[in-house]
Amino acid sequence: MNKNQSLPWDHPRFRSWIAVARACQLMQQSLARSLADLDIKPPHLDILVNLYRFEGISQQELARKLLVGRSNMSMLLPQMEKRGLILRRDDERDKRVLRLYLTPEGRKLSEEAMAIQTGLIDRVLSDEPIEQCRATADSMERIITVLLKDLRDED
Amino acid sequence: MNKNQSLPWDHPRFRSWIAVARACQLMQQSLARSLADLDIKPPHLDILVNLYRFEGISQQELARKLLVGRSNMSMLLPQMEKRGLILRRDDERDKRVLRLYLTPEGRKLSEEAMAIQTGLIDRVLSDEPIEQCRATADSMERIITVLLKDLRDED
DNA sequence: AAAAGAATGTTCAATACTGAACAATAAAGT
DNA sequence: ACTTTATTGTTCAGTATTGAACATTCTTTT
Repeated sequence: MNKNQSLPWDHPRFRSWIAVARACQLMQQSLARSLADLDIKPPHLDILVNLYRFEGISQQELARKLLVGRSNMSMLLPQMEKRGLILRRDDERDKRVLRLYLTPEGRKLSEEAMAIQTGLIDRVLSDEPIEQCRATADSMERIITVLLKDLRDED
Repeated sequence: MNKNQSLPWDHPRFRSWIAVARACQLMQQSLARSLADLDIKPPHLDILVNLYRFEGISQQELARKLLVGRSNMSMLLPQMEKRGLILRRDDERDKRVLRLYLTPEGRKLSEEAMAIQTGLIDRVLSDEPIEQCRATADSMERIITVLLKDLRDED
């Protein structure tokens, strides 16, 4: 196809994205190590953070926010419930849905975990100018919009 | 801990990183769908790209580049070898290591897969100014450096 | 040389995630 | 009212990924 023309690594957007992906992967691994102290993993943190912010959310909504399958939530949430971190209560109006809440213990753990995460992010991004962070965030949010639109169009 | 002080979402670097992570996750999913036509998944693409670029690399080196465990390579590579995409040949000087090469078919598939990936990246990032991409890449590369240094310090 | 230590690749059990099939419930169409 | 269609959560089989234990080979130390 192409032997000496347009190899990906000469392509600025490609190089850029590869760096993004690599940084993400490393950050995820680093986060996983840091969270080990609290005996949770990144997926649990994601759940906790979202319940912290959106109390009473349903499993379905949570799965959508986290970009994972419903079945995933069906595996993780009962675990966390047994551990006393969250509560799943039937919705009165719609008997299909389970609404999710943090227990006091879950809330406390959330705060500790978020402190760890923000600590890590702060440390790793400390050399990046705030303006650059903001610009990157804007950029990423536009990209997210495009990709989410793609997702919807496929159904 | 903190009820009304310094919630993560008020924190610019935190917001920025969350957006990065989310964009990555979506991009990964989108890439996975696009690659389905070629009957490969993102991990296979990562392998192919690295063999394309660094012919004769060892499994260990490959695993390090991809930030995965050696055992992962031990699972995936024999699969790809059976499929006729790669070759694993004993190193003459060091009988422990296996050196990896693309077959012609693997090379062809690599090029097709890279075309798909660059196409996706191009399409999704098309609205981002090239300068922004460059700045983000620089930023991410600095972050990668920090995180890799962390990794080494832990051993 | 011999022994101790380190590196490479493999295996295996444990864990995670997914999509498809399913049961229960709700909403829409007739 | 009745049937059809959609939605929610669960289960399950298939696949992925990991880390630890292991065998082999190389390197360093003694």
